Amino acid sequence: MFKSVTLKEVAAKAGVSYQTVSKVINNKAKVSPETEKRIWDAIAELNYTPNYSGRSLRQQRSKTIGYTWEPSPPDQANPILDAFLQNMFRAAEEKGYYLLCFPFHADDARMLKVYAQLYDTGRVDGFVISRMNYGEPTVPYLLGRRIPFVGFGRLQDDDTSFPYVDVDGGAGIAQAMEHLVALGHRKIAALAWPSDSRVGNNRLEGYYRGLSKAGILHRPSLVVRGEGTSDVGFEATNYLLGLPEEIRPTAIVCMNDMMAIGAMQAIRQAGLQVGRDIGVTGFDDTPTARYLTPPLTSISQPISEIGENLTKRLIEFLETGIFPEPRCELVAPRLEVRESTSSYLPAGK
Amino acid sequence: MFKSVTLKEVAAKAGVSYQTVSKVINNKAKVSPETEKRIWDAIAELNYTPNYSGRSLRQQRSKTIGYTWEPSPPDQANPILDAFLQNMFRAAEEKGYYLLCFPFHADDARMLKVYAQLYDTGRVDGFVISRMNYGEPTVPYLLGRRIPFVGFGRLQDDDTSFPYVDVDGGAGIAQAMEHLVALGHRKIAALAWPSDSRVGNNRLEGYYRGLSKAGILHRPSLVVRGEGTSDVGFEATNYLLGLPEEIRPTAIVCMNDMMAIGAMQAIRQAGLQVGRDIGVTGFDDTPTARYLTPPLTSISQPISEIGENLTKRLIEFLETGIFPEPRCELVAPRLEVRESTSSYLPAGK
DNA sequence: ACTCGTTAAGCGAACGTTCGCCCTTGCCTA
DNA sequence: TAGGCAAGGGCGAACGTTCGCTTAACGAGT
Repeated sequence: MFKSVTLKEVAAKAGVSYQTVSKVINNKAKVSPETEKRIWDAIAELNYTPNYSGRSLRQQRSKTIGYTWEPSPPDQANPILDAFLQNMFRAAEEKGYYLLCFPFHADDARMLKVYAQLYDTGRVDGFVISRMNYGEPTVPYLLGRRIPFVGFGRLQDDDTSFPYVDVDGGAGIAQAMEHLVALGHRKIAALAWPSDSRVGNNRLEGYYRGLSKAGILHRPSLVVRGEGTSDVGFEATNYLLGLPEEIRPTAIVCMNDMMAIGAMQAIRQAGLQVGRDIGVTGFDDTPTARYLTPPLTSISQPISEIGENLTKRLIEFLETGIFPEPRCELVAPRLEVRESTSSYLPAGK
Repeated sequence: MFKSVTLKEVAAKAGVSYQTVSKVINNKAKVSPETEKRIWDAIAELNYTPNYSGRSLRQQRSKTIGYTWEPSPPDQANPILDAFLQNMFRAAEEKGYYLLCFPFHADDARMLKVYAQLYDTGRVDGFVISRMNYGEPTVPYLLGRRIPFVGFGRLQDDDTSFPYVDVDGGAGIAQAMEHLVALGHRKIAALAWPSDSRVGNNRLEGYYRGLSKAGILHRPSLVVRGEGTSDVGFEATNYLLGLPEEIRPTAIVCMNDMMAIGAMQAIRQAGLQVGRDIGVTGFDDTPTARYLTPPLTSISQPISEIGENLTKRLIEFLETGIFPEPRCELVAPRLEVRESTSSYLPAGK
């Protein structure tokens, strides 16, 4: 910070007191039109910009929102990060807010300390948090300290203890199931996540819902659980392909695209053709999905709207003290149908 | 901001003046060990955290770095964003700095206004900029206003007018060329970017260097230019495959992974096998690359080191007023060899 | 002619720091 | 014994705002 025009200089030029200039800027002023014009002219001429620290010291608010997220492993891009961030700070800027990004720490205690630090020093007015595991300590901590925040995701299906926006993963998978059933599939397997994943369970629930809606009875051997990686997808699919023919699945619903990628590899290696012989669906609609061979049917989340929505709600709260209704919102994802399912030839043999 | 413990409260508890507390915290103090202990105890007991606005108002610095970037199109993930950001704010935090992210605007004038605003209000002390097109107005603007910044990338090959770190794209492509030549390729094509792309030209230069090093003479028809999309890659490859056999390429070097993906599709559609019949290389080593069929040989950039490096250099400047040498740094990318080249069978017929 | 209300603008204070200078005390040295 | 110096700590001021209260001037109503 080299130069810096202050209120006083503007005031001197306009021939008024500096407090009056302040009033004009925040239009809380009863000022004659002529003086007001003089002041605005002086502001323009000197190219005055209100000092952020001064302002925020006086107002006791930083007009800044904090956000951190868990870094994705090097072999896996975060498919939503860019859009999510962009939409958050775009929405924030409209209200004069900005987004402060800070490091993620795997150690919970350390992470909480960072949250506390950022808030207690007054660097941020509130947070957006997107990490929602079962034992996640951040939510109760912020809640307990009455630190404002909104969540991308929830901790329990029927959670109402804090404001959030979440994707209805179950509804997404249910859509995929409906699609598969319509194509004629009856033996549908699921590649699921470990049962300690809330998001995973939520999505899997859509699988069960899809089965019962189609009147298909559930076979436990058709649900395989594991980490959401392509390796797990690969192994699990090999297992499924080795099942006796009468229960061997003709379609595999995966809880994310990575598993679907692994599944596709396994199917191909078994000499079968993805899509035509066995349908595969993913979840996330990673940009990669459409470039796979064949292009992968997947479920895409309305990230942009969520980012904007969350930000606006948080700011609304910061300014007024009340969260706009509904406090908790569930948005539906959309099924993107591609060749990995659409090219199915039932009873191919 | 609800509660807020101040210096004065700490001072009252420790029985000293509040300025003394400040001195102890910034350890500029000549204080007896006992008083110092009393002060630290009081700080711990009250859980005091220095107020950010007060501090930054007094010191006239925000300890904040600004960063914006061009959003990537929805069908394309930004492969480096996550790692780049993470490493930037991790490095920043170590020095007590944070990263402020703000919206990108395609309109240059508007974008510059945002830069100016952020700096003039004192919200940030400096910037990291990563958008480096030929006509890029940001660099000269910041330079002219003497606003501190570092660049990820440069505007000209021999640029020294501002501090930056850049990837030596030419060296990367040259590595790929060497690899292909070693496999026995002699007819090597390049899918290049429009000639108004500095980054593209820099990379392409590595292609020419590779050719001449191997003593292969350059055929203009083997260099096809276009946007770095898979569609362009697809079309361009179809054209290449239609060339008369004596000049038809046995390997295609692409300036990014997207083009390589398109190239692979075209090759496959032509009934040829990627890797065995025609080698393909990409650039960026997107996480996708290893999951393609076959896995794509690509060039990976050391993003983490760059993010950390840039941040440290900028902060160093902000604190001392001098940029650490060397002001401009070029880092070499690394070739990741995968099946899209390694399975080549020369003279397959 | 006196009060009253309105309009236009000024003034002091406060937000929480840090900075530089000054004061006091005690001790050492010439 | 006067002078000096170092250690330990206090004090006023300033950074740039905004907030709430006061003041001055003026016209209208009784």
